Amino acid sequence: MTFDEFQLHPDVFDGVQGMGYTKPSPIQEQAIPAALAGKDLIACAQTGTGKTAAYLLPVLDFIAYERPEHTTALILCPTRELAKQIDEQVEGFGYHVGASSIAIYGGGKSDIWEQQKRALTQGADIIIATPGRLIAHMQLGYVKLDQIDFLILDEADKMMDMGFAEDIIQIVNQLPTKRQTLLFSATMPNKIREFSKKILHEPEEIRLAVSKPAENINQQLYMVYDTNKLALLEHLIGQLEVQSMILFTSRKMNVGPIERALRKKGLAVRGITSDRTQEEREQVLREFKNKQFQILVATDVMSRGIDVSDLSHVVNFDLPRDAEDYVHRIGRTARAGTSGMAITFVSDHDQDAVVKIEKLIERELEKKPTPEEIGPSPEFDPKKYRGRGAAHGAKPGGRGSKPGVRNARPERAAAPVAASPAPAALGTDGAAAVAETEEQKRRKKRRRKPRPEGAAEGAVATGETVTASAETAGESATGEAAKRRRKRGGRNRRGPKPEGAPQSVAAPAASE
DNA sequence: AAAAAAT
Repeated sequence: MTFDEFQLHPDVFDGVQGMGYTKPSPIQEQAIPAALAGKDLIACAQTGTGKTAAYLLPVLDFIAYERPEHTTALILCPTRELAKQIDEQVEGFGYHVGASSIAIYGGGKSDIWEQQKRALTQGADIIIATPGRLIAHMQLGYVKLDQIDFLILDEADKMMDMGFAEDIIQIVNQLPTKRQTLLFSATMPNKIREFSKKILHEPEEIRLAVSKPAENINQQLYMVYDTNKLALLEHLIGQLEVQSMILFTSRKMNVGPIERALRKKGLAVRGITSDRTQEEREQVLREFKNKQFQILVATDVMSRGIDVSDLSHVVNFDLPRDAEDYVHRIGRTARAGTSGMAITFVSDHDQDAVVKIEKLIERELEKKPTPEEIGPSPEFDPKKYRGRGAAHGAKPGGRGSKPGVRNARPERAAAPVAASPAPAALGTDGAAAVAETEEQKRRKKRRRKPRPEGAAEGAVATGETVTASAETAGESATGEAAKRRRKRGGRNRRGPKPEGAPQSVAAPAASE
């Protein structure tokens, strides 16, 4: 399959080509036609599957044809860096459409707030936001979302985990019920299912074989005591040809010490956690993407969605809390068909997590012992070490009930280990229901809209391929695709966008 | 048992 089979607006197609995309990914193959047909969508898809383009292209297609003067799409996502990255993707794919976008997220200085306020007041075709900051702006009254055509929830499960359900409902209640909603989630637990019933209308469900990391990731597990992790890490870095590495740790407090220890060894390393200033976060990520340093030490703030090209290695300094996050973390490498290596440290106390991961990815992973020159190795024996990872919360023998383990720990340079108290996340339920049957009526009402002149001209460039492929697919140029378009035909059209339409206002491009 | 997200 090729992109021209979607019969996207020529300006959108140009954007696809400009971004170097040639072949639609599985999620794109399924989601794009459904979204173009005006359907709500609930899609199971991880990052790294081309998910962003899967929802951006239909939105851009809509903008290219309809040229609405109001904001067309609201995209909600869990982390600030992801919002920024999606905004950059809009710039790329939407370049020829001239679509404007704003990224709205917290953490910046007060001038950022003012900048966001100005941009929101002026309006943009697409708003990409983390929920908290958007609500803060919405409460001040200048955010105009009452006419949006698309609501997109990216990483919906992650947002639920982060307690955003109430925030999202609060936002959704300000949106028109006449809209198309696309929900993307890496997992589909009941929580998401229930939630989706509230905000989606007769969604088409798209399921891909998720939870399986790419085959071209070389996954390695090392059995290692906490106290030996740093030594093993340095040993491995010495052996491997590390071009670019992300090292994940589950605790913010580990980041600094690991960073310093590696720097002491002469490595080019920087750290990132939510505790750092937003300026620093963005600078670090930009420099890492630009290969200005070799190793990024990060918490799970980096585990989802962040796209770094040519990342050769991912190290899990400790196991993530949720098995899903393992897949997300290692999915940072081997992107876009390249290969990569994922090394995971397994200590004596977190072996249950390995079992969960293996169940999830339906594959057993080889466990390598700590090399002798580093120190003694824990054995892999999850029955023996069944520990606090156990789901039921009850610790069978109470604390310190792991015979032999503590004493078996060698005394080596201490690896950074720390615990910090965490506030409990808010439970969320009982939120207002939203859309209903009007949605259906509206879709039938939508009329077909003739192509704007610019589109016809633009079509010249790609016309041949479009027609050719349509024929191959056994449909004429006015066939299926046109029917789809008729269904989602135009409303609220007010002629072409003025020349000075705002171009991505708030976010300076990361890769210049 | 953590992290993230509005201030």
